[in-house]
Amino acid sequence: MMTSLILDHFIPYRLSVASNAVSTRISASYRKRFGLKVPEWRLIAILAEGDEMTPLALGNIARIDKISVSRAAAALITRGLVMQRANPGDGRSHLLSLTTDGASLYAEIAPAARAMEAELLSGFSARERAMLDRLLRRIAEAAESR
Amino acid sequence: MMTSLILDHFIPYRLSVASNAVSTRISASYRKRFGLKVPEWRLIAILAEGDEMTPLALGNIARIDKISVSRAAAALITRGLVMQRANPGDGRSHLLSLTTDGASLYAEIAPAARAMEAELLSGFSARERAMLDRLLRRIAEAAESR
DNA sequence: TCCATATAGTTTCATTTGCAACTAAATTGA
DNA sequence: TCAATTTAGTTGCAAATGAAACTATATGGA
Repeated sequence: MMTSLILDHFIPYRLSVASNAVSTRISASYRKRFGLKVPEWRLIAILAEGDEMTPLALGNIARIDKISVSRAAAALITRGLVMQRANPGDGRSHLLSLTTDGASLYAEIAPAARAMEAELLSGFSARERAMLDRLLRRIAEAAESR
Repeated sequence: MMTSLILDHFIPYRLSVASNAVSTRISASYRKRFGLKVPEWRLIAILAEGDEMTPLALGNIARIDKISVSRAAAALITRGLVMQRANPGDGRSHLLSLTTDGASLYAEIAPAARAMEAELLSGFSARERAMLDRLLRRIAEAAESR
């Protein structure tokens, strides 16, 4: 196919195209199979492996703004996948954690997510995967600084 | 900062974080300095270097769906940056091209875009840039196939 | 102490986006 | 040739997103 000379090697463009393609594919799968949106899946993944935590902490780790955290958490609580209790240290916030339902959903999704990633990266060597991971990390850092 | 063990090396997540960070930064700049949204900027870039073309062709090159192409083109026409004429080969579509105003805007934006990219990638060697470009291309291709 | 300011989280509202329906023209094939 | 189907592009409507205002609590001086 014809391409744009200028855009073609423009990294922000390449990044956007790659991210959209991957995200379209994967988020459709989360959605169809588990009824989860991406931010919801991220919260579950983080809560699954860690302790209970506040929406703020969750947002910092998941790189999701507080509005989206609030909405995702509300949806998960409604579905009975997440629960909250008062935060003894700060009356403005609360502590979120997975319910047993949430934990078992996670036990289902995690392998599916890994399988999707494996399929996506099937043509990549271990070195290439590690390289991609590192480069993405560095460019995100560069974009976030300043 | 603390991170999620599971998400942390999950490529779709890394990709999304990197793309969002870069896109937030760059699109804010397009917007503030030139009043352009990302799809508008892409159309201008493609039209600037090529011939007049249909919305369909433009969308294929820019990787933008036809609805967004339609809206972006309408906005650019309203601003007098793009013009259209009937497509002699197909009465359903039309041919889009830059006006002189559009071309001079492009002449301003292009160096700014290159400068932003250069700044973003200032910590990367030529090899690393090329590698990132290639890996992103391959992963997008993998995600789009099937 | 208590007022001013800052922070956590939610809600409201405006904008953006995306799907589905629509119009109009082109193509296919009986 | 002309009806049925497909394709290009636009529009209307509904869902998603983001900014700003708002509530409630916490913090940091005078």
